[in-house]
Amino acid sequence: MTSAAESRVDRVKMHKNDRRAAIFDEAIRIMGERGYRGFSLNDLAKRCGLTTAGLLHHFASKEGLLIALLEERDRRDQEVIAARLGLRRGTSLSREQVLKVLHVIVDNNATQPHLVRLYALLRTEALGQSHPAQEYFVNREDAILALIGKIVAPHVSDASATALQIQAMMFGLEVQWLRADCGFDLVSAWDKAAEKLIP
Amino acid sequence: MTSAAESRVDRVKMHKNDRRAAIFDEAIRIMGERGYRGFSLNDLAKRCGLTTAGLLHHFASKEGLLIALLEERDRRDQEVIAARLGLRRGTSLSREQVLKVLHVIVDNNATQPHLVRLYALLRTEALGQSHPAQEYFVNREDAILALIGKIVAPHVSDASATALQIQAMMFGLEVQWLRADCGFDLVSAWDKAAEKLIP
Amino acid sequence: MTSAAESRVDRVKMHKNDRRAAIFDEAIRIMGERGYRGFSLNDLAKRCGLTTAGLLHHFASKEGLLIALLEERDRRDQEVIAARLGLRRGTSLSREQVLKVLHVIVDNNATQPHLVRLYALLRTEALGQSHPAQEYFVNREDAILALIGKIVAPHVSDASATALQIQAMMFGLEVQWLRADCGFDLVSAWDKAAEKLIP
Amino acid sequence: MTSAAESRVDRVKMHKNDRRAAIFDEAIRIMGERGYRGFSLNDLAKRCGLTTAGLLHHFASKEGLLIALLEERDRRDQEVIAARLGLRRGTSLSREQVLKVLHVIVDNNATQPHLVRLYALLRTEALGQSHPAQEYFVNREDAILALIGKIVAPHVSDASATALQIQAMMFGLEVQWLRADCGFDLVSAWDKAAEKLIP
DNA sequence: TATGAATGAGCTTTCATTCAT
DNA sequence: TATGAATGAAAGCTCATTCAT
Repeated sequence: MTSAAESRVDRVKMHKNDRRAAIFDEAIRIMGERGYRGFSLNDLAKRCGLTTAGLLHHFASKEGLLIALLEERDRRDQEVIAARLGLRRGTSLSREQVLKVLHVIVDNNATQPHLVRLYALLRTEALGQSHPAQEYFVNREDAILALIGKIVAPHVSDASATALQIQAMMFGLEVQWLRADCGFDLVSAWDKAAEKLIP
Repeated sequence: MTSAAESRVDRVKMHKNDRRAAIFDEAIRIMGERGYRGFSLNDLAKRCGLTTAGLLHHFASKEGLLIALLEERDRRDQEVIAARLGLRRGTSLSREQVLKVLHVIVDNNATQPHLVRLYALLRTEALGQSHPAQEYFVNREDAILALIGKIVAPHVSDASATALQIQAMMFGLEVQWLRADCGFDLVSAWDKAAEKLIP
Repeated sequence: MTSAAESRVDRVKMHKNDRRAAIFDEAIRIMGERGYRGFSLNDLAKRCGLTTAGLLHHFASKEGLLIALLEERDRRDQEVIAARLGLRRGTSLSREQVLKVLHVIVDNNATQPHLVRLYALLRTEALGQSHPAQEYFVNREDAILALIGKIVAPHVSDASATALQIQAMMFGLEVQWLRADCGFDLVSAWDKAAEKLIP
Repeated sequence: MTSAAESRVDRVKMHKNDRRAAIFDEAIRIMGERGYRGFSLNDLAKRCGLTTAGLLHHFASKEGLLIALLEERDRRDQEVIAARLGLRRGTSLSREQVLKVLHVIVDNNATQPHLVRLYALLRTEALGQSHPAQEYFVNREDAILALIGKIVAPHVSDASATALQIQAMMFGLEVQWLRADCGFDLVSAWDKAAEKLIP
């Protein structure tokens, strides 16, 4: 009886973008904890305060949600990073500038462990061919690798090897940082490593 | 498998340990592709040529299978590595010996991408608290980190930082190697990096 | 259609009756392919270029749409057939006139396979008691049966048996014609059969 | 509380073939009433006294169940009919024998309205290309048509036209018989019609 | 050492419908 | 005349697991 009375219209109607943002927020948390496969639309919906069907009104499918989430994040992150360093395209960077760029990236990550966790999980999950984000990550990582290689080229003898090392170290440190529950200073750990990689 | 499939296969009765080994083999492949969460006992059973119930006769539960698999692998890997370097405990190692140890580890990994893939996946999945292998990996990685720290201590100024870098780099390179579908030489990539990390 | 699809189409505002007609057209196609139960308002809406809610603005419910569609068709078909034969009510028809009437009906059907398909499907679906058009078809077929009986009575010994045969044959041939993808001449097939049924 | 106590092990375990037969029985009833699309595994399971999952243990999917059911029925029906007429293959039949064959078929159908209803529904549903039994029915009806054509050839001028008429009439009468809730004698209605079609 | 029948809980997705705008 | 957000119910199917044989 009570439950019948209770269940009546709390039905909050939000506007498209607010709702999407709210959903993304929760999705990052859940998928960051359990990965794409371990995460369920039911859970997400519940945590967002709507039905599964309500959720699927905004994203056509679980896969669609994932892709939308990644694209949205990419857009935002690029803005942020571009803003934090007045990055002129075309010009080649000094060693200090290169270190600065990498520092900013890591520093930015250090402020959002949720996201770092999500990306760490997805990136590894997406190694498998059956994963819906496989292509996304292949492209993304290749692009990053190429970019690092370019800005690092003037300062090291083997640019592509160094680029690989940088990317590996960044990812490796982040994972360890997450496992340590953010128990050490990611940024300074990175800075120390960077000095070795780009001497 | 539903009886509807009606695939009247060989249905061999194997001896306990052979069966377990066969199951581990397939499990490594499947979990290495889809992670612990994305992997199903049904799939595994099918690929092993027995029923799900038959499978659960050998391992009490999905989680039990995972743990057993990890322990088994650990035992084997320690043997192998211990064998490949005449490692006297207690003595401190020269820089060359340290590099040799790490080289052997990576070299060993390079011969079994399936396993590397499995560990990469599980390690990242297990970042989440709800994962059954979380504890296992926390212990394992801490132990490794401590060990590396110890053998590296005589040769660098900040041993624990270097240990962290080594572990990060190893993992990072492995992941990239997997994503590149083993398309570059993991071992020499590692050797180059190691030179920088332990100067 | 989920907003995720984002197909910013023309979104035309049509006038009530045009819209209804357009909806009927598509509905006939879809229901003719998948039956009442296999057809969904979502599909229909998408194909009509409006939302499901928009669709339900014109017809209160799925069932309502079905009934409206059938009534509308009935009205139109009666007009057409009445027009094609100067049918004076009351007078009894000669054998040739009877054959002519039936011929015209079949001939008319042969020009609109979509509709024939729809009716074939619905008529059979509506055999089940739970079907919303059950009553409609019971009445309709009884009326037709009676009518055929009446006009055929002067020319055969057992009018009601012949009426049954005529109706059965018409329906049976239509179904076969549809299955053959209109691959034979329905009208001449009918004419041949009619000669046998009304000797 | 009570319901928790109630729900405990009534779990009846049946043997494969008994269970399959029981499932087929109920499936024929439900699908004969609501068609393939209108019928749900949940309903079926409930009526069979098991869970949906339990049901899917015997048939891999809804579609699989349908196909299995049709094949099973075909096998049984062919046995029955072959038994009821000592049909020697190869010999050509006299007109009376032909009428006998058709009579036996209809007579057999008249004893199992459930099945007739099921086939009527499916056959019409399967006109649409998206139906899982489409192929099945195309083959089946073509085979029957050819067979009728062959046995009828010695006795009529246009064998293939007559075959078409026979099949059309049979189906048409059956549908009308079902709509009349078996309210007239199908067999004698057929016999009367047959006399006209094979004069 | 294995199978075969069955389950309960959960999954993603679809559907018809409501209501405020 | 239509949309956009949201729902409750149900769908088909998968999963890990149990139990008797």
